[in-house]
Amino acid sequence: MSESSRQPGGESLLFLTDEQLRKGIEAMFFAYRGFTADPDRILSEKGYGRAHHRAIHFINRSPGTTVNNLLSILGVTKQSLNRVLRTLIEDGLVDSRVGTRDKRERHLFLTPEGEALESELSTAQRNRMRAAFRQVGPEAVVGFRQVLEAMMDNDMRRHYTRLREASE
Amino acid sequence: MSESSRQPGGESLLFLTDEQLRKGIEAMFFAYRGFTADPDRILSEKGYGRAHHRAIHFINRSPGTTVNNLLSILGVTKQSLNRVLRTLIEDGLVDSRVGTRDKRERHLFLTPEGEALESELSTAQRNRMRAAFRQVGPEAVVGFRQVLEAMMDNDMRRHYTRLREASE
DNA sequence: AGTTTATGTCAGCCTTGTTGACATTCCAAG
DNA sequence: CTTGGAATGTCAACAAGGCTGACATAAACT
Repeated sequence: MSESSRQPGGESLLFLTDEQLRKGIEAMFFAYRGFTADPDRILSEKGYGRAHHRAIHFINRSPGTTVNNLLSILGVTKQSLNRVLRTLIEDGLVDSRVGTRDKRERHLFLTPEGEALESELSTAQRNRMRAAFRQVGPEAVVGFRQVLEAMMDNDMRRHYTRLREASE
Repeated sequence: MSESSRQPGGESLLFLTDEQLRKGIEAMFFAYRGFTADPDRILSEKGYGRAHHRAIHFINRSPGTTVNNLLSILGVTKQSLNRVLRTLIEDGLVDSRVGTRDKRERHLFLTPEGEALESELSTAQRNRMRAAFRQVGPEAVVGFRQVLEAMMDNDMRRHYTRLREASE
């Protein structure tokens, strides 16, 4: 049937069997649940959702970013993002400033309150990530990052790499 | 501030800096988008969503499983799962049989049509996973699985391990 | 002046999560 | 044996957050 189910010589490519691939798929599913569990708990207490978290995260990561840039990172419609941004601005977590060079653009920043929430969410998520990283060691972490990067769509990898370089 | 931002000696634990952890977080975010992109496309053409995919995947993985067992794997409310199951049953993709031992239970199976959709979705997802795995090699894949497994909640890791063992 | 770009907003729809109420079935204590 | 509670699953209604489409405004570009 599928290419990898025809076992070759026997010694190599065993990690490409359908069964190994299925395990990879399930690992992604269950791990992503854990990955979002802590922030989700914090957010729901404050009446926010995962969408607010994503906005806050990437505004923190690229302060002064425009709405359009955020849209292409998040991959949602402007209507959907706008709903989230509006509540964050109304609640005083995000500051939206009209661009100086181009006055059509809005540049987004976290207020001190926004930074506080970002820090709370980010700390929870980093704690879990740190525990996992520490448990498995640096080489596993390299492999982890390599596989994830290879799994991204090209557009997303561009954003990922850009964010990565900006902070190195 | 956080533990890992105090750089230690210099040679070790560099993979535990806040910056490294943030990169791990963003890698998860962007990779998960890619991970679900192909099935999402297929599903939306047929009027289904990610919830249907999850149900189909785990029914295929454990034929005859009960609604309750599926609930604990998926981590949603039974009402939410029920809506998805109802449409799958109505559309003839899933077969629900009243339990013989305990008539309160419903045992779930994929029909041939359900298996066909499962195969289509699963093939698309495995293709991406296979391309990523092949690109980075077996050692990276081991690291990938180790990190993901360490990131799961205990309950979820139980399910993950159980599924893994059942198929080995 | 006319067009394109960036953004915001309104209206309405869909999926998928939630809670509450209820029916059925099983089992165990009286 | 019966009765009450626990387990299982269904139906109804609501909320969050995706989506599309239409439209408004202001600024920039040609």
